[in-house]
Amino acid sequence: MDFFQEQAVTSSDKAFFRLRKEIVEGVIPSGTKLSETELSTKYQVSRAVVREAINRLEACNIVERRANVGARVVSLSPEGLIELYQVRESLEGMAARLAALHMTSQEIVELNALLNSQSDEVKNAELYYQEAGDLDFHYRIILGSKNSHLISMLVNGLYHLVRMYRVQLGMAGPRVTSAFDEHKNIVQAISSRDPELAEMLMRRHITYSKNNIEAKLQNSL
Amino acid sequence: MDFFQEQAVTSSDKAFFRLRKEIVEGVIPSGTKLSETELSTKYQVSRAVVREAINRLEACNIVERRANVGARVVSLSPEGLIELYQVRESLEGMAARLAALHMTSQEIVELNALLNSQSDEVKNAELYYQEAGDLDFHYRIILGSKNSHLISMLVNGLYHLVRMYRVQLGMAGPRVTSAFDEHKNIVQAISSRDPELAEMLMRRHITYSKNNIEAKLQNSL
DNA sequence: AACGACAAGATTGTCGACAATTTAGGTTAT
DNA sequence: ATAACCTAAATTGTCGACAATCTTGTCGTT
Repeated sequence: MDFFQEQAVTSSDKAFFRLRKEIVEGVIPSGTKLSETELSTKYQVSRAVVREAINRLEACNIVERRANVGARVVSLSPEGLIELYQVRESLEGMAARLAALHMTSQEIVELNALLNSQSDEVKNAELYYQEAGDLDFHYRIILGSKNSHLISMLVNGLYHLVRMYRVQLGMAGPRVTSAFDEHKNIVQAISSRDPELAEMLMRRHITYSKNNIEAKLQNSL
Repeated sequence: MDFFQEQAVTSSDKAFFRLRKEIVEGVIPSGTKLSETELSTKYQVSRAVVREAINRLEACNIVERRANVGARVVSLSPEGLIELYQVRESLEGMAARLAALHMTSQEIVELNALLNSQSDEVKNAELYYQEAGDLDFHYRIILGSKNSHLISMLVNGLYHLVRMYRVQLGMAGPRVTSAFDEHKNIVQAISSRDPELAEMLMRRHITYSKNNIEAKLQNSL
């Protein structure tokens, strides 16, 4: 499930991961006030580590904090989703461009293999693809960019927000097969070492994806 | 100088701003180990606030931290610069695109006014333009995107790193007049409400800028 | 001489307590 | 009845001390 597993070494790490998980999965609903003392008793750790965890969540844009007042879980909105996907389009487009330049042929072979394995699943209508498979695909391209800033912003920052929107809107829609074809074309562009095309296709792909999730948002709000 | 002045309310804020300033301006050189106890005595605050400041700097990618070991100021390298400008190209390109869509006509008028005032300065060879004027221009377009994620990533994150490269390489080169013309064209595209063109011109502008600073880097290393 | 184990020192991570600020409630005056 | 002010409770911000981990230098073994 979690491809690049970040392992918790310190106590703050554990609190951070747990808190992030609970927020992304909606156990702690959007808009909730995060009380430091409350969380410290709940997690059985000192307030300092909870505080540090909340600070990190703030850096991810998962919570908003006001000095001397406290932190709240961000609230989801159509505008927020649109802004998020605009940034995604920009960054992942660049990631695809760079991946076309910097991925090793070995990595490209593996990316094709991933796509083929997913092809079977799509045919068999196992909708496993939608969640994990899509993530895996995008994740590999992001890593393929070999740009540490890009990787950090997307993997540590945006993707958890994206997941938060997806999970809390109960995404499991169609768009499986069409998205698969889009993935195929992107991989082809990367295989041909065509940065411009790869970027353009990735940007389109994310725009489509945005429109799809946006429609759901309209319904569920 | 600092257009949008972030005001320090808490003690950690002050430590954060001060530390960031000293790092960006090279008072604390790249690669330096940041000792929490040392800084806490130097700044006359508790270790907790220094710790929080360092955490925030880590979120900005200004320092790198390893658990149980400590934090170091990032070291500047040609590769790091290239990666930074790739992200800048991506994000500011999108910012220009969105600015063409979302800036108010009032804001566009003011942007033109800024450009005209800088035009005089360029003619008079006041090289004030290079630093503050360039920043001001880019800053307004970023804000004009009206995308909070974009704004936060660029203003709170990348720009301090960009300044760090500029300051520590003693940027004051030519490229004043050519950059000015590029700015003019970008504003024109925004005035015409042409998102595609605005994005493309901004991306080019940043690419040129990258090549310029990159050349200096080769010389000074 | 090189390598590994061990111990001392220093640094980071965590904790509970105190200080400062905000919020909520109630009282009073217009 | 409304608004302003004040008081008390709760929450966040800051501090110094203790615990855990890493680093460094020394010693002993091969």
